[in-house]
Amino acid sequence: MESIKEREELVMHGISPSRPRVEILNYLHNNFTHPTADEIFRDLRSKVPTLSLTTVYNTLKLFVSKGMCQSITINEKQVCYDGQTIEHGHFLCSICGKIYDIKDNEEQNKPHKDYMDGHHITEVHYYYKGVCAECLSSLS
Amino acid sequence: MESIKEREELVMHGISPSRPRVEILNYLHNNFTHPTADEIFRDLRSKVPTLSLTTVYNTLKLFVSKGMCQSITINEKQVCYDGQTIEHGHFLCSICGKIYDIKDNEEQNKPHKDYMDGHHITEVHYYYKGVCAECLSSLS
DNA sequence: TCTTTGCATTGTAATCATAACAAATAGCAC
DNA sequence: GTGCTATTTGTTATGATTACAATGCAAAGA
Repeated sequence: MESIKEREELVMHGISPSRPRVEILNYLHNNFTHPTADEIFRDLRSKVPTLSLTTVYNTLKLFVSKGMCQSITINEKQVCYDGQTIEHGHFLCSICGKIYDIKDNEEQNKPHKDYMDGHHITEVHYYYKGVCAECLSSLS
Repeated sequence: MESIKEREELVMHGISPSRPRVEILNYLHNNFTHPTADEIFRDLRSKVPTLSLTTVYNTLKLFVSKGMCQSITINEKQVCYDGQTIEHGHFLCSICGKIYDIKDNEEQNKPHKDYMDGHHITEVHYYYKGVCAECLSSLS
């Protein structure tokens, strides 16, 4: 795992590619589990023993401000992060708590507009709640 | 303000209409500002001096569980509440922080389905971020 | 190679929303 | 009025996130 791609992306966004930043970005690119800051911290500690939770928070905030990842606020408890920046929906299972990406092929299902009720819209978020396929099958 | 309507609604949902419950439900029915628990608490204290913040939290959680109001998790800091239970979107202004209701007349803009990717969907949420009409006009 | 300089990282302590809990209270049946 | 149960309350705990000050590090120049 050379993380060349991550180094390049950081530099392209005007961020110096320090070890923690490269590792966190790399983590986001390889994990689609919508992790919390704490999960990222715990998973990376073995690889980067000097890492601190504060750095994870700072780095994620930096990434969000540069548009390199997005924060997800479905969960009332913690903020989750998503390395995928392309607009897409999420699904939160109310039983297992997992968050899934929703690949909604039907474009007309997505709300999208520049202006609505006179407000200027820059971000569109949508998500669903319910019971995921996995939990459904284990219920029967 | 007799709050007869609120008493009836509470009873209909199998909840005994105590003073704090009636007042909080009444507040939600008359304020469309998407208040936090703390805002409700501060606003009602003058009217109900014995009210405690814990009661506000407990009551809101009870209302949500009965489908009498919904919680909104746009804001990363606090949960907001909305007395309108009909499905509708929200708009968060990134300048003033206000949350607006979105009356999206174009039905096809709303994502709606029972199943997607094998998951059973029970709730649909969507919201927008940007700059509200009011802040837009004060910018020029 | 040795400093200097500025940014990055770290650990700790603070903050703040929310929940847990136990004690006090109120409403109702008898 | 007494007792019972649900409700409310105040206090305390929890847990995510941030503030802050100190340390570390890497590039640039002497």
